[in-house]
Amino acid sequence: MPRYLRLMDSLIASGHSRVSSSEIGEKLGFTPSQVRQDFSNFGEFGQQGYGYNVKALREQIAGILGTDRGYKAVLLGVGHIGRALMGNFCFSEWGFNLVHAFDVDSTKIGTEYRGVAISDMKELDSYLQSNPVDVAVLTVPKDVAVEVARHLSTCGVRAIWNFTNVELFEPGTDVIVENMHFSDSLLSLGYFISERQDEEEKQKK
Amino acid sequence: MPRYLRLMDSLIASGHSRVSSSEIGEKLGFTPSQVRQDFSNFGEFGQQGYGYNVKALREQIAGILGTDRGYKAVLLGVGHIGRALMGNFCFSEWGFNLVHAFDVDSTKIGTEYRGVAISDMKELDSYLQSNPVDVAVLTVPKDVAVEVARHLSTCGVRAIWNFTNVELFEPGTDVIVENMHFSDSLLSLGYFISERQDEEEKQKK
DNA sequence: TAGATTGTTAATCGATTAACAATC
DNA sequence: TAGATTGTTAATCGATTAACAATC
Repeated sequence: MPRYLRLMDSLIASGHSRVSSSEIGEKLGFTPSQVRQDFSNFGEFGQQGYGYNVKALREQIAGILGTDRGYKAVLLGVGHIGRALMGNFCFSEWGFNLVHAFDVDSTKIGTEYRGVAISDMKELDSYLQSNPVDVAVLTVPKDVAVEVARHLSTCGVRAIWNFTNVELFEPGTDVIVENMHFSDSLLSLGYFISERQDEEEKQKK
Repeated sequence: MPRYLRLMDSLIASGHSRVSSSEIGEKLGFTPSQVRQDFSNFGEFGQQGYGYNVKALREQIAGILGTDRGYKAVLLGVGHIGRALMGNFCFSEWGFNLVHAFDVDSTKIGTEYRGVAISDMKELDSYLQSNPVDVAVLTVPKDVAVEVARHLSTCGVRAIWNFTNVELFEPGTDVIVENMHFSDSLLSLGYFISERQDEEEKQKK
């Protein structure tokens, strides 16, 4: 679904107003059938003989994905990745609102970065009590990841967006964990490369 | 598979030497059947009545994922995310070797960061000709992403690790693209939260 | 030997694809 | 009306799960 949204945005940018399931499928590597079925799960967005209206479809998808929900988020750990997110990632575009950041480094505490205030990690609890948030963005160092995550799960946070490359908990906990494991992605990449290599060698024979 | 690898590492760290498919499944949210089938695709790593030897299994998985392949990589765009990767991400741990970085900013060109030299983006072509690499890590700003990626696909790069949150090409190109789309992940997170909310409201009734 | 747990085969389930009537 | 393309139903495929014989 997010990929559809991104495609619609790029189609809008390039001035297309109309698109068929076959065109979408071709761009994204799906079959036309799959595209139509994906959409028809949520309603009837197209028109026979015409296709889909790009702008209307974009709004439908955005609605399904809930890009207007305004969930609140705090960020824990203003290191490289933390700053990368604070600086270059547009939370609001995706329905989130980054309201505060926390760190343990005294040179960062009390400052703000790109309009987001940075407080002492020690104040996290009291902050969350008066300002409940939905999501914690976990960009702390690897070695404190589990500890901080455990703590978070007792603070009423609904979900953790995990950038630490650490496997967080056994399932069963009621906190949602969404992982951004760079290493997983890179390993897949390596796997694809070696697969491709194998194919090429076969073809030579 | 990467998740199995991470789990093995954490089991080794906590001193476990033996593990059963049920234990693995429980930790990772799979059924024991699935775990056994995943492994048996690649060989027989376990022993009836005993389970799996954690260290041996770790090495098998590492071998399957190819964490020792030593693929070469260059990084394009030494911004926040670029530096986050150069500084905190251990490429070598996952079988990759980050050999060089490129940027357009003259204050960065000629310097190095965490032992990786940064050159002018203009020199990319000539560099690649004398030093062929397997992977390009794409951490450039959104608006030049497509352009740079197009260019890369003509330079003999096998794969692109894409951090730009932009949909790169139509399938059919022979360059492998592995996406690290932060927004996709965050949208999924939002979707899970709202799903959870719906469930909770149903239970109230 | 008895208990445990694998590897594998068979059964189930869901997701993808193909086909086609509906209709713009 | 003819052509195009949807939404949906049926067929196919693959992946997950369950079951169980093999065996440590």
